[in-house]
Amino acid sequence: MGRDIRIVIIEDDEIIREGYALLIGQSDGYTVVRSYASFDDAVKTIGDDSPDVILLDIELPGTNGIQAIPKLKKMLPHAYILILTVYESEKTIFDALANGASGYLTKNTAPSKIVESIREVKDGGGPMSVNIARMVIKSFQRNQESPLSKRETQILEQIADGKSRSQVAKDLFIDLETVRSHIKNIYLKLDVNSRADAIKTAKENKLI
Amino acid sequence: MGRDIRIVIIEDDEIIREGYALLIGQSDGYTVVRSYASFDDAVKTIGDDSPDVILLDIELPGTNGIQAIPKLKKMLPHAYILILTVYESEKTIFDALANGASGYLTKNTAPSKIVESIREVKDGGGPMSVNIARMVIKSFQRNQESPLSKRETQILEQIADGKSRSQVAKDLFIDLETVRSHIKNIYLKLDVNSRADAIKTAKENKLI
DNA sequence: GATGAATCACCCTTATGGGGTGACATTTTT
DNA sequence: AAAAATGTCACCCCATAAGGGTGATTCATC
Repeated sequence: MGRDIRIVIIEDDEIIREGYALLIGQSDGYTVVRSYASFDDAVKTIGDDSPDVILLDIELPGTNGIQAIPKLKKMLPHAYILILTVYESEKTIFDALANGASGYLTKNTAPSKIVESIREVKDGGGPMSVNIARMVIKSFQRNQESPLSKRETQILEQIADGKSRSQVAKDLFIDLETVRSHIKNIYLKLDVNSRADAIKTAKENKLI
Repeated sequence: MGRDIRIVIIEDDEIIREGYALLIGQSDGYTVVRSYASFDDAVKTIGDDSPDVILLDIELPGTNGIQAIPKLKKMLPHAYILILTVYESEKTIFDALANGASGYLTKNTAPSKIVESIREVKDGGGPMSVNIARMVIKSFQRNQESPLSKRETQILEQIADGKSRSQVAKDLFIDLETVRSHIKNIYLKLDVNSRADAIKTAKENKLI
């Protein structure tokens, strides 16, 4: 076996912080190097902790968890960041993942699952709480009852990729006028009259 | 306790199919209603099976798993579809999820985890194999070393939303000429000379 | 004190976008 | 069998948008 997984905890609630430290520290193969009450607090010395995994809360005094992620990634490019929070809003979750978090757990997660997730993220996995995983998967899903036909959807996708009518026409081997015709129908169906509005409406309704 | 979870299996390899049926059928609270060797085979009678969860393979004779998903969703809107396959290519995974799959397991998944995932998907979760979850999370992550400045990224995002220069200018409360200037810099940095190419390059490199 | 970022200005030409209206053949649905 | 939708193309119109070139200013940050 290799050496212990080195863990740093950033969490403002002392009770929770110490609880996690104890829980994880007791587990075989895990070492809690240090724990901090905020990112602003951690920033000075976390570079010396060389953690493998950082357990990060979102609601923190000063720099919040979301803002902290890219800064931590810059300081410790090889550390995995695992979010541990009560926040379950879509925006928070997607912002955290976009910023570089490698996993997202809610605080009702069972202790054994937390410990397991630390190993999992270290091994290249992407641990998520059940409800988070559901939201993540849902974000991929298209609307099954689109008002647009397949061809219209395909053309709107290309429009959303920034292509001009003539580019779309070339790529689909159809006439420029045909593309125009499709776009007009798309506008009619979506009740819009510009590319920007069509893309906006389509994305809001998961048509593309 | 409620009634058993009703499961249908669609899998072309007989050994595997029977293996799953046996494994799941033995578990308390689970009933394997029926199993099929292909979607084309299932399509005639699956409507009568009223499954809660459909275990679906990707590589199938005739209609493949990806194509089958929307058809199954149309026939059985309330059934959850759980993919169980050896395929791990990004495109396959994202296509499956976009088409309406609620979970994605690879075939090396431990039997106990499969049984657990069926319950999880039924309870509104989004079960994924460890490596799948990692790919899904990675798809959200932005490139941390973007050549673009924050403002440039912001403007390129709006361009990718189909907005014209003047719309962007209005929305950001800056002059049309300033937007132009930013776009020119974006084109320079990305080495492109059109909106479409800028968006393409930016998406490929996860800059937006 | 140099570099990058963000702001704005004015030159130029061609391509693009959107509105309107209609036709015709092929699917799909009813 | 009839009706509806889909996919294809045509020609009218005009205002605006896109992209290339070049340069300047202010403000941070390093």
